[in-house]
Amino acid sequence: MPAKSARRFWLFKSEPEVFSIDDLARAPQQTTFWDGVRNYQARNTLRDDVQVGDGVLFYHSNAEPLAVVGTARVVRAGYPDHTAWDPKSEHPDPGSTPENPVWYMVDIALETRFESPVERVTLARTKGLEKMVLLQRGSRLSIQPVTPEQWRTVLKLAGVKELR
DNA sequence: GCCAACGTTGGC
DNA sequence: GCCAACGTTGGC
Repeated sequence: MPAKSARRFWLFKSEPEVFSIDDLARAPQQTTFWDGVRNYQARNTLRDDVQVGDGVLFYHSNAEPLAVVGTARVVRAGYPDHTAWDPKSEHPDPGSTPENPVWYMVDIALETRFESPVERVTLARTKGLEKMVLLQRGSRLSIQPVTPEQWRTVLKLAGVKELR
């Protein structure tokens, strides 16, 4: 039996025009499946690394302002993204089937919606966040690892008390 | 297996 | 709207 692994932290990007933190707040049980990831590196993270209980920074990309707008908690670990074999979905992929799923997703539940979003420009000038994947030049990864220190720093910037 | 062309992401 | 960075595709 493997030892219970420590809680990990992630950053999920979403374009608010497509799915915003307000959409998550309005969803049943404030929970959603995180579908539509069509990048292999991000897929591997969702399939292999993201575990129930992990913390998620919810980031608005292609938006004004660019910002971390809240946190969510993983409530279901990686499982096949069934929207891939739905031709009517936003991200169909005929290469993925129920028998041989290619793409994966997780379920997340809203934890905290920041009263004031932590803007990207703030992150960029905050000491200790230099190594954030988000801030690396050319970074396009939509599912990114966040260190415990980075997690704490962002929550502090948001004025949120430490979450368990 | 290489790599040029092309498409997408996403900040600016 | 621009375009740099990156991922994918497909000819060879």
